[in-house]
Amino acid sequence: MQSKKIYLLDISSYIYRAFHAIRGLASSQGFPTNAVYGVTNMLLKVLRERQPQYVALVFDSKGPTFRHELYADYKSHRPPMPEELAMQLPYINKIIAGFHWPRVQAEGYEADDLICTLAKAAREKGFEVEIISGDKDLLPLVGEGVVMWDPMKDVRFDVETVKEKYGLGPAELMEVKALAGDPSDNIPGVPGIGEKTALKLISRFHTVENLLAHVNEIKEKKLRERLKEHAAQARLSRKLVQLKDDVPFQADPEKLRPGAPDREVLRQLFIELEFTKLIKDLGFDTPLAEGCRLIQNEAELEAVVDAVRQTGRMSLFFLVGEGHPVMARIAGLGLFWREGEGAYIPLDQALSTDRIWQKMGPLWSDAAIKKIGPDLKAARLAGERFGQSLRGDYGDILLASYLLNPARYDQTLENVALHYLGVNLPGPRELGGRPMAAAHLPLAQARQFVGSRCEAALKVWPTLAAELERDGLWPLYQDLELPLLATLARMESRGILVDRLFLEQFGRDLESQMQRLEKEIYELADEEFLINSPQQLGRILFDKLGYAPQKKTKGKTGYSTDMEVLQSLAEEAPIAGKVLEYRSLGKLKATYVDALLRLINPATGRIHTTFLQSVAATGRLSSRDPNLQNIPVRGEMGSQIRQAFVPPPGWVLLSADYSQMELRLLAHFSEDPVLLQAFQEGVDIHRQTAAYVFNIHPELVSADMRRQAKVINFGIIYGMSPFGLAKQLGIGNRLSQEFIQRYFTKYSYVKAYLDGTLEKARQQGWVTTLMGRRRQIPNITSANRIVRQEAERAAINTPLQGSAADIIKKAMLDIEGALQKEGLAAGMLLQLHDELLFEVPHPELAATAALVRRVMEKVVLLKAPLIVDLRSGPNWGEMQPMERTEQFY
DNA sequence: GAGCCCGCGTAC
DNA sequence: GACGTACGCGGGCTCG
Repeated sequence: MQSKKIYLLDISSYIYRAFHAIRGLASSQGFPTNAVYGVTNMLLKVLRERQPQYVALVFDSKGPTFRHELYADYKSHRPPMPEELAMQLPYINKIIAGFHWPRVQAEGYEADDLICTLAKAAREKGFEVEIISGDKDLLPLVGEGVVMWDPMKDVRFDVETVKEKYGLGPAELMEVKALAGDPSDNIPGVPGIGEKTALKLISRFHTVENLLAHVNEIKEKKLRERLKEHAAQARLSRKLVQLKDDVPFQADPEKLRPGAPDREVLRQLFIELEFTKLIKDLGFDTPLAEGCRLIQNEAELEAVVDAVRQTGRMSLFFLVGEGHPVMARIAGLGLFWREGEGAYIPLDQALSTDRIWQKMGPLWSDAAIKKIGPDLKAARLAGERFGQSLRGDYGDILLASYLLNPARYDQTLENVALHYLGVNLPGPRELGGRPMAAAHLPLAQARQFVGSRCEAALKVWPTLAAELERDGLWPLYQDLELPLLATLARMESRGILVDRLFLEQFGRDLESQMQRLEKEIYELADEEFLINSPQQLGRILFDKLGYAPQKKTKGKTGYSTDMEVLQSLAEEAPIAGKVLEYRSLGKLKATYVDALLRLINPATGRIHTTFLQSVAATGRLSSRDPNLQNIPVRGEMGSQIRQAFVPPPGWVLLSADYSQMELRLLAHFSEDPVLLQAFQEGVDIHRQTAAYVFNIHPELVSADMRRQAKVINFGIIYGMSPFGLAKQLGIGNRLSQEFIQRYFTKYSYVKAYLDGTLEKARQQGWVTTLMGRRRQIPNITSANRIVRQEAERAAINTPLQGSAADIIKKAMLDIEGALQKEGLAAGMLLQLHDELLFEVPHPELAATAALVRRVMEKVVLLKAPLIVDLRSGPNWGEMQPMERTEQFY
């Protein structure tokens, strides 16, 4: 039978080690958590890898020890515990309490002595002993049946490995320490004898006492004299390092049995300390979805409807297959009405969808029933597939979490549940399916997948709502983002019409041009290779053809072959120009022709993008599958792609874009009189900036000067450095610095505003936008300059980019309202950050254009007026400016 | 073969 | 290291 094993854990030293080993870890509120984290991690590792049946967490004495009585200066050089560590001790104690492992401590003794005593007692009772420590001072205890393990470094010592490493038996290490002394414990040792000499002496004489008895056998005179002179000190040191194996305390190893860790206590602590990774690693069994019924007949469905009516609220989540909800297969619907009670309703299986919606429909449209979900835009769109419109107050989990802290993590229900509830949501993989393929899970697993999400959403909503309220974000949520959710759903659902035949023909044109270029490139390279592989292209250009590499790629893995490099190479290397052209055509075809064609709704010829409302850290929207916010606009080829986006017959496209919105916001926030005046007078802002930095009359500004000034104006918004500006303009550092200085001399309020923004960010840890949107900038105080400067640029840019986002979002709502009121049929199609695209019945163009401009320009009142430029046309690639026909102010 | 990262390129 | 915010492609690596 295997003998019993006891683990003696040197916890006090680990608290210090963890504190020093992990730097900079803190909660989002700035509370240091490095030591707690390290200790917790270590305990978990012991639990995982040893699953101890007997264990003791051994602590140092709180007060002085017997060694202080022997030697007053013992450990006297130790500084007091750092404040940042002391404040973590209560949490460490809570964590330890949560583990339910026995603690051992004795007044007047160090952990080392207790471990020594316990080890001896345990051996006598037939235990195997494993000391868990990283402290060399405990190595002397290693021996028959006693090993030592350091889980942090994962190093294990038995007698053999100690001998291998030190050339001495474990017990002799204590003698070495006594001779050599130890500054950290303030053990004096013998002056002039260091570890090397001590090792030599002990390997010959084995103990300090024996060495002193035979001191005359030492040949070196100096050493001999030293030993004689300091014999008393050597003996004292020997006493100090001696570990006590007879500490008088109740040390019955049989009683040191761990209890089961309290998962709920640990979970709550981990949530509070934001140890999301540990929660994840633990794989806590999710206490969710257990009360999720599988609905397979009408009676069950009726019971669900009744239950929801009783609580007046439901969380909901559709299991949707691949593709946009307007087209995708919808496998089922989950809902929860209270914690522990919910249902999963498979669609079109035992119950027909008709039957289901006959019963469910009234709940759906009942405005008195609160609707909660991770993504209510998706839920709305899915419901519409069955002719249902989702009414009632919305609690959108991801939107709320996004408003609270847009850049903390990817806004997924998984992350929110982990952060706020400390639970892991099972993914398709955990449920035995293929990753990303939840919609194909068998019923029982689909029930768990959907049910856990519904229950998590229902549980977490009250917390999110309270935090929105606490942070003053409720109006932004309620009056801007939630109504916008509905607007975006309508835009997505409407889709944008695409001229499939045109796009297909363009794809064939691109294909043939690429084939021609490909041949020419292969000839110049004298071999065939993958032009799209930067690696292979680098090899051809720089190794084979011998052109000079200009820069390495970021990861230093190879030569850079980006546009900048190829462009500068193009003069001497004809192949570079052709590669550039090939790449640009390839990009166009793969990303904007082939991908677009794949996403056309075959039933309608329209493309339905998904607008993401909780991704961009500044408050912007983003667009996906396809991304319709980065369709090319520059260049002949780019405009061809846009020509494929068309209105239906009898309609036209109308675009409305804000002119210089971010610069106007800069003027508004900074109240810079020069900038404000420019906008109030409607002058060309880039021309004006050029006149200032080049110090000439505005009418003498050349096209190139204006171009450079434009780069400067944008650079300010992005927080660009003089270096960046120099690089961008292809000028020297000194000159770029001079430009910036002249800029700030003229626009002096701008400088003050930017400095003020940074200062505020440092003070409060976040920046805000016009409508109170908030972005935390935790790295603004980072000690790492690179990291800090990146944070500073985000802090500069976010109020401008984010306020622009606020404004256009509100404009979208107002326009929808105004169109409705005026009885105009125009449909909003796309939002492109500072631009909106509509399809408009041709006869209504003038009225719609006037309305759109009026609403957009007066959506907020800024100190610099908002100006909207309108264009219309028969497709997105051939839009003509529309003259301004009315004055609204 | 799936999933992920890199290098690159498109938009505002 | 040096310009903010996104999405997505092809190549190529890792992992199973």
